[in-house]
Amino acid sequence: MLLSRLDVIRGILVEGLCAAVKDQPAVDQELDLPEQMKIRREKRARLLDEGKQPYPVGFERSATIAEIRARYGELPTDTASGEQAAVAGRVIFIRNTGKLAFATLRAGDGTELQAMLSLDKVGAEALEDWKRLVDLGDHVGVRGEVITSRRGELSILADAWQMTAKALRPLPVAHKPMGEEARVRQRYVDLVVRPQARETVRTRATVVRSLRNSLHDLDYLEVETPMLQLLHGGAAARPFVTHSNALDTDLYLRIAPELFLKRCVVGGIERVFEINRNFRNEGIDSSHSPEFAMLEAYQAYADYNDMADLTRQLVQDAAVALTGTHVVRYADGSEFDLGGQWRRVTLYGVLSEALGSDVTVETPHARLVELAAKHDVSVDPKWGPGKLAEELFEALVVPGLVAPTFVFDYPEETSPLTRAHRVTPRLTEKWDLYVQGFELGTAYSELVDPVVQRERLVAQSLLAAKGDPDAMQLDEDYLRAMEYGMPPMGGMGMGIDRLLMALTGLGIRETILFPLVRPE
RNA sequence: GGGCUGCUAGCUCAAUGGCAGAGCUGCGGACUUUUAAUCCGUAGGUUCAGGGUUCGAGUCCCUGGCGGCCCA
Repeated sequence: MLLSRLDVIRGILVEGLCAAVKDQPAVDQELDLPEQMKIRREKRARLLDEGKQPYPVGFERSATIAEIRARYGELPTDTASGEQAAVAGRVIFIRNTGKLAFATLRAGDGTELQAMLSLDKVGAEALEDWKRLVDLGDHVGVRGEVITSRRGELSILADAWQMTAKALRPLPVAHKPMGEEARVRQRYVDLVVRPQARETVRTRATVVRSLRNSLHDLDYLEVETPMLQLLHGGAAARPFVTHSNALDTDLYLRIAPELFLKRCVVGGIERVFEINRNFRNEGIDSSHSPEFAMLEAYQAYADYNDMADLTRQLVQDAAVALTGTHVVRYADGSEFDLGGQWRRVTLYGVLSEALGSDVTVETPHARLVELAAKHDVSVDPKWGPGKLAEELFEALVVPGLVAPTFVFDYPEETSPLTRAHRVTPRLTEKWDLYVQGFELGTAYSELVDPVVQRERLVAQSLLAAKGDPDAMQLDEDYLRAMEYGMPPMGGMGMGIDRLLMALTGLGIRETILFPLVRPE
């Protein structure tokens, strides 16, 4: 009874306190922290009490760990180099003995160097401070002589050390993999702990740089076009909607840069590309992210055959940038050969093979429905024959397309921005590139006739009016641009995240540094 | 959208419906050549949340939350 009354009083006090300190948190929450976090906070406080900085403004380094390793990699076992150095890194591994302490420091580039603190070199006080105040995960700076230990480990034998940033949270156990969710939600920790995570960041940068270099070498100009758009178009996808207060109008996050890049070509930028983010308000799973990086490139006086050559070269150049050859290696150790010419098939050709029955763009809707039923592919009655053929293709053929394969010539019905096929009516000059069973890229001989384009877009906008959220809106300004004369051109698009997947075998959530996750 | 499955200590994971545990991490101690150091001692829990069944629930049932896998 008494207890509960005390609890009530305490509750009132706590409530009052909370209200009072709402704007200055942290301090009063310490009671609830796990032991290890409390201890680290205490060490931070102890540093301050002793007049030392837990977060000094800097640390004068004489060399990076990588430089020390490069210079003294060959230093024989148990040797003093004579060189004094000052290095900094994160403590990732610590071994303290009575009068000699070891720690492994890791720099941001992943290079590591052992620090040694011996009683006779660094002194009793500094050694005691080290053992008392340094935890796994802390950033420290160490000054001393570059030596090798008796076991041959390149080390810095400290004359002095200094905390450069005290870590208040313990690192996860380095030798057990973090759960996938923790890796994605706290990528910064993943990067600290897992070399592969850091490697993936570098790999991605290498690939993107390679794409830019290849395109620059081919005289393509890089541009940046709007992310915020008044109308949504350039692809069939559901957009995110946002709002401009200044214009008091809704805006769309772009689903594709296509229509703006083509405006560039109208204006005379005959080879143009953009590498940037697109946003699609659709499913989120291991192969789909709502925001994804995309390369699109357009070239005047090229067609979809030229774009196939370009795409293959871009991918092969990226492979060379990574491995020096056209063969890439996946994390599971398997190799994947992207070299040589790539298989080129037609949509209706491979579909006919898979169905065991000839189909063309002229095959009636009812016949396709019949074939779908025969092959256990469920269909939506709203789909036209073109869409139906594509769905059958995706279900029956795509999973088997492991080696890079260009699939040519799609039905007009599903490709409103594509030029009509030069030979076969009702087909368009479009290919999709498949690798490892997923779509890596696409290209068209672009539709440049403004009259035909208007008909197609009007049809799309009618679909949109009927409630198809994927359908494009009628973009009058784009049509106006076309009416000034759009040269014949080829255009291609390739997902950067997908390209990384193809080159590394990783899941999309590993190729994206900070993928969107549900709020915790 | 459907099916399956997971959520337990800072991290990775155990625990027939019957005392909630291990390894690493942490803390205290020993150790001047360690490499996931070793040795001795020790602490650490709202078992995702809420409800139900039961003498008794981490475990069984229901609802919800957050993941993962498979399918559409």
